[in-house]
Amino acid sequence: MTPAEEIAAAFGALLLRGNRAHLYDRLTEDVAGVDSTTYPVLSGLDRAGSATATRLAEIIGLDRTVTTRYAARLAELGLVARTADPHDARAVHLTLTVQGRAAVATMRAALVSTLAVATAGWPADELESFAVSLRRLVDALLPG
Amino acid sequence: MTPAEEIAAAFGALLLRGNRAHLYDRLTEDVAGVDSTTYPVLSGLDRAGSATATRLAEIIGLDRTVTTRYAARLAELGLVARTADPHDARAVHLTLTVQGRAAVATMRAALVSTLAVATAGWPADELESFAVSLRRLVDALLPG
DNA sequence: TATTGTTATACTCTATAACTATA
DNA sequence: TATAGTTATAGAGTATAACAATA
Repeated sequence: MTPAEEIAAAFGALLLRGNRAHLYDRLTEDVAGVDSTTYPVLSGLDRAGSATATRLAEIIGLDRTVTTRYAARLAELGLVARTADPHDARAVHLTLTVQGRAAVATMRAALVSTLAVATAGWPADELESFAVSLRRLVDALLPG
Repeated sequence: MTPAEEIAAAFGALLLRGNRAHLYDRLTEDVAGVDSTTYPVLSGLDRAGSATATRLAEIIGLDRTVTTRYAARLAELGLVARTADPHDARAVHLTLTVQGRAAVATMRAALVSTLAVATAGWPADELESFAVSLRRLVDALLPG
């Protein structure tokens, strides 16, 4: 088995619907009201800082209309704030509230801790070079 | 950014719906009738060799009923063969046809080639140790 | 005329419930 | 009574179409 074949098999397993759902469940189980569908909205908003629904939709690869609906759901939960654009009355800026930032932090920590457990016992230099390689591969693999 | 955080960010990007769909599209675009929903059935059958719908459903993490329907679709395409169990008249064994095996080979090759392109220029030893680490991480991360 | 946000609607994927045949 | 397969039905997630307001 060549390295590329080995990587292909691992990615194949990772992309299986059930496994993906399982990872997302572990990620979001500690934050009420957030699930695998709304998590990307929070996470994207955290990275973008602030964005309109249209812009955010591009970032997370979802349709505008879906992003609007999920953002509304998160606003009801108090995790996302909506503010008007002073220069463009059509636009609405979405931002994380303090609660929203805390929720993202909680979920990120859950994922990081899961990964830390899974890599416990790895030599530090192996872990570090793996992380760098993975980032490089994902960047090369994904559009944008 | 710690290695675990770096890995978390890369996995987060990989699991985004749009990116996952994009990878599956590249994988299946060369085989008519197969898409991101039926691919796991073919791939799972290729690994299992032969399996009943119930057993295959467990392997790929889908419901029995869905697996039955997708297998029926693939049987219509001539990619999957259905044979009766001589010892149990209730059971139906699913197997890949020659065409089915060819389809799996085509799709696997597409993924492997995508990965090979993305890792072109990597030192051979780095690539190899990355592949080993990734397999180890995915095994530790996923149930089963 | 084009764009932002939104709502109405329809389609796809998946699971639950219910049925038949066999064990 | 339990299990394999299947079909009918319902729910969740997402996209397309259509609308109002603003640019």
